[in-house]
Order: sequence, then structure tokens, then C-alpha cells
Amino acid sequence: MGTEDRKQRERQAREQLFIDKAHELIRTDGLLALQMSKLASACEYATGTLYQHFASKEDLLAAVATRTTIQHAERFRRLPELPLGTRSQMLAIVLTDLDFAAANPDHYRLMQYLLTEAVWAQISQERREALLTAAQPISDAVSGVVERAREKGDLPVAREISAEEMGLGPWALNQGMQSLANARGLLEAYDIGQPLDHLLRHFHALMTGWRWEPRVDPDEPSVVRAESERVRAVLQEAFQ
Amino acid sequence: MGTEDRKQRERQAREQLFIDKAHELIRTDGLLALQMSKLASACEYATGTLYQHFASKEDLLAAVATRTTIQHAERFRRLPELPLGTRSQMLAIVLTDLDFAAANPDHYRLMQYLLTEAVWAQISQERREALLTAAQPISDAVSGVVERAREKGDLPVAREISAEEMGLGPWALNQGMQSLANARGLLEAYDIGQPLDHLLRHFHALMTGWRWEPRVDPDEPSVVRAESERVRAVLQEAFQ
DNA sequence: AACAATCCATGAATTCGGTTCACAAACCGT
DNA sequence: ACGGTTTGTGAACCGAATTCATGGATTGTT
Repeated sequence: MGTEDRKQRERQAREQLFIDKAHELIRTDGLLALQMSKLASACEYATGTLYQHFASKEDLLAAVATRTTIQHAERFRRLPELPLGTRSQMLAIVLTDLDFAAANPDHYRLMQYLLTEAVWAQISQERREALLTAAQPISDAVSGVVERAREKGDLPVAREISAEEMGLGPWALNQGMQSLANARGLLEAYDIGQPLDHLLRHFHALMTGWRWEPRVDPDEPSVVRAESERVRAVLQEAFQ
Repeated sequence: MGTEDRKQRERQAREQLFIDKAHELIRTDGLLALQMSKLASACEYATGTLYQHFASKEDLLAAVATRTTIQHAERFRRLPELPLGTRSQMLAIVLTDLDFAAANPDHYRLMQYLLTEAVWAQISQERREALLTAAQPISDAVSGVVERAREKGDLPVAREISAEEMGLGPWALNQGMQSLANARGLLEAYDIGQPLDHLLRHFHALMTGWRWEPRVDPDEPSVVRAESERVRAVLQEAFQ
């Protein structure tokens, strides 16, 4: 039935419009200022129409986060092809994430908000799964690099730890640093600047601690910086 | 003026009552369920009275978090006296934090919520500072251990990184793992269990990567477990 | 002790914004 | 063209945070 298809497409397009506009409004006015009625009228629809697409405001926010996550995840798909050793590929993941966070400062904040238990509970099962699924390629990329590193002998296979659990280390380090960096005033209060530069050094310490070869010494900032530059150049090259 | 003093004390006591009761209500019914009017009547006061103490609900929550943080911070004060090497003292910090998080599952969630930009903005300057100040001893404990380790030669002094910035690594790792562990369904979706056990292994990898002596090999779970047991025993001994 | 002035607890009223729903318009097949 | 159904509308609803006019308690004064 052709008409059915068209309606489905139109519905889809409208949902996209809502999500894009919401993202835009969040970018300009902040998460706090987003109001369902304002969003609706900005899209030239009635408030009720929003609720034909999203079960709640949190649900809408989850949809926004999902969309952004899908775009983000896209960058990881071609990672294994890069002309980089496994350890540098892992660094490439962290750098990609870092750059993405810098370009989308709201995204981490939004994710942090959504993953708060109180908020998470307000999101429909369906959207929660969609969000997790969207993030899957990122997790897969991490596990994939770990597996390849183990196969190639770059990374000793430690007992009782899966590739996913290995990847949890850099993931948590990254996540934690983003949270801390985003909490306005927190790190400043402790005289800590440039948290994200330090993230890279701690990342190398972590990798070296697991004996992931070839080692990069976290002690020497210039070495760490040079390796980041090298990997960034490869990423730049590969992705236009 | 004695009467003034008494009134101050009573006011203080009432504020404490509000904070304690709020903490209790959060423990039993969850953060989501906390209502200002319910809290007020649970304390046998009118709603408006709450607002003589707290500028907003977020302000109240910050006060709850501050109180808990002060209790938590207390545990770090006597840390330098412990009969442990510097690296084990650092582990002691992580373990203390871990145990505290296990005993106060709401605290991390509450902190995560409060540090969300949207929420943070709702808290009065005063309370924000109080919360940061309350956490200061923890940060001091971390920096202190790093400094002592450097002095004793357990930890090489890396270039361009302060003691605070060194401590940022384990802090971020810890924080990130807590966030991930708290996001219901997130780690399960990626087949990761026991995230906090893995935290300890990654912690040792990080420390070893910075060449903090004496090394503990993250590869061997039994070694990691044994070291945790040893340090836990010392903590147990010291703090009754 | 009586009185005025001040303070401050009270809880009903206000406000705000997310969510619902009765109605109407648009759409569909006959 | 017409009945039936689906979909969009936005005013009304509702819950919960916050405010504020009120009155009772407390303090200071004569």
C-alpha cells in the first residue's frame, strides 16, 4: 500500500524534525531550558503531537542522544582498516571520543543526565534499548581492538578477563574524566587544568600497565603528544 | 547573648533534622520520590520552613551530599599513619571509596545527579563551595600519598604533572567505573559482570604503568585479590 | 505587667511545565 | 457525497516546587 508507506515516511520525517530541533534548542539554550511546548511550537506542531512520538520528555532526550550516538559510532566502523598498530588503534578510539566530546559538549552531559537512575527509569524500554544498541559499535570497536591485539601478541592474555572487560578500563577512565571535566568548578577547585591532556597520559599508563606493546612512556609529555599527533594525522588522512 | 546562641543551635539542629530525614527518605524511597512537602510533614514542620534553610530542592540535596561527604572524608584523615607502603595506601583509598559506595549506593547517584550541569546551576554558590570543601580531604589524601611516594622514591617524578594531576587518574577511573556500574542495564548489555572487581585490576595496571613500586601485576587476579585482602585487613584493624 | 515591634512558622495559593484528552479536522474506502 | 476512522490540536489538567499574606510567638521597652 503506497499511501501507507508515504505516511510512514512523513511520520519518520516529523520525528526527525523534532529530534533535530530539540538538539538545536539544547545546543543554543541548554538542556535546562528545553520545554516541550516551546519545542512543539518551534516545529509548528501542537504539544500533543510530540507525545505521539515520545512517551515523555526523557524519552525525547534519549532519542536525541541516540541520534548523536549513531553518528558518533559511525566513526568507529572503519577503524580496523587504519594503518596503525593495535595500541595506537586503541588510542585512536580515545582520541576520536575526545574530539567528539569537544565538538559536542552537550552530548556527554546529556548522557550523564540520562544514565542517572532517576532519569533512566523514565525512559521507555524501547528507547533505552535503542540507545544501548546505538552505542554497541563503539563497544565492539574496543573489544575488537583488544582481540586483535591479543591475537597478534601485542597484549598478553591476562587470566579471567574478557576482551570487553579489558576495554572497560579505558572506557571508565574516559567516562570518568569527562564527568569530572564537565562538573564546572570541580577540578578548578583542586588546581587541575587541562584534564583531557592528562587523560591521555593516564591512558598510556594504563595500557603500559597491561603490557600492551609497543609501549609509550606516560612520563614524557612530549612522547605522549607526538604519538597523539601521529595517530591524529592518520585519522585525518583516513576520514577525509 | 545566650538566647541568640540557643536559637542558633536550635536552627542548626532543625537543619540537621531536615538533612537526616531527607537522607533517610532517599534511602528508603529513592531520589525520585523525595518531595519537599512530604519531607516537611515527615519532620512535623510546614513546607515553607524548609525554604528558610534551603534555597531549593537541589540545595537541600547538595546539603545531604555534603553531609555524607564529610563523613566519608573523615575516613581519609588517618590514612598516612597506616602501616602500608605508598602504593598500598593508594589502593586503600580506592578500597575505602569502593566500600563506601557499596554501603551508600545512593551517594554516588546523588553526586552524579548534582554534578550534572543543569542541576549544579540550581545550587547556591555557598552550598556548592561547601560540597567542594567537604571533598577536599579526599583530594588531599590522594595528593598526599602521591607526594610521599615521590619523596620515598616509590614513584618516579614524571615531568609536567603535579601530585593532584597524578591523582586524577585513579580518581577518574574510579568515578567512571561507578557511573558505568550505576547505569542499570548498561554493562549487562555488553556482558560485563563484576565491574568493581575489574576496577581494581585496571587500577593496578594504571599504577604499574606509572612505575609505582612495589608493583602488583594486574594479570593475575589472585595476586590482585590477595593484595586487596591484605590492605582491607589493615584498614579493618586500624578503624576498629 | 502591658504594650509595641519584630521575627518567623505556617500552609494555602501561586506558578510552572509536563502530560492528557475531548474535540475537530483530515483522510479513507465505498 | 458520505459514514467511519485515524490523527492533530491546544486548552485543561495535574503534580510538585516555590512563594507569601497571615497570625502567633518572642523580644525589648516603659
